[in-house]
Amino acid sequence: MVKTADAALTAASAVNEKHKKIWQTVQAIPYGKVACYGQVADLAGLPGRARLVGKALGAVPKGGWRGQSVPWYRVINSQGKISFAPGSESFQQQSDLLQDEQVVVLGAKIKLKEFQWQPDLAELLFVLKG
DNA sequence: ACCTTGACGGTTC
DNA sequence: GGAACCGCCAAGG
Repeated sequence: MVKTADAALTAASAVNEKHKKIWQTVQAIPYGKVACYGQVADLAGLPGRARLVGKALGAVPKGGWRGQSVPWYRVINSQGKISFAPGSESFQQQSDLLQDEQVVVLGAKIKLKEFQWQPDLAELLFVLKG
C-alpha cells in the first residue's frame, strides 16, 4: 500500500467515525422534541462543528444505523427554524414528520422554549456511552 | 493544490 | 427580531 493512499483511507475512516457519533447522538433525541445542530455537535464531542452535523445527516444510511432509525427531522437550527428552503420537498417532509409528533411548526419556526430537548444525566451518559 | 459550497453558529450593530 | 460578518471544515469541482 502506498503511503498517500493509506493516509487518505485513514482520513476517510475518521470522517465516518464522526458521522457515526453524530447519528448515535441524534438517535437519543426523544419523540416530540427537537435539538439544534450545534447542540448535537456538542453532545457528540465535536464542539463548533454544527455544519458537520448537517453533512452527517445528509449521509444517513437509508435503513438507519445499528438497526435503529435516525430521526434527522428532529434537528433544526439554533434560531428554532427548519434549515431547508421553505416550500422545498425536504422542508415539507420535515415539517410533516415533526407535526406528526405533536411538535408545533408555524411557518418554519418552532418554539425552542417548548420543544427543545434538554437531556437529563441518564440521557447524557447514554450518548457518551454510545 | 486552490476555490466554492453548504441541512450552522456566535457576535455585533 | 433581523441582517451582515466571520469562523468553521468536509466534499466536490
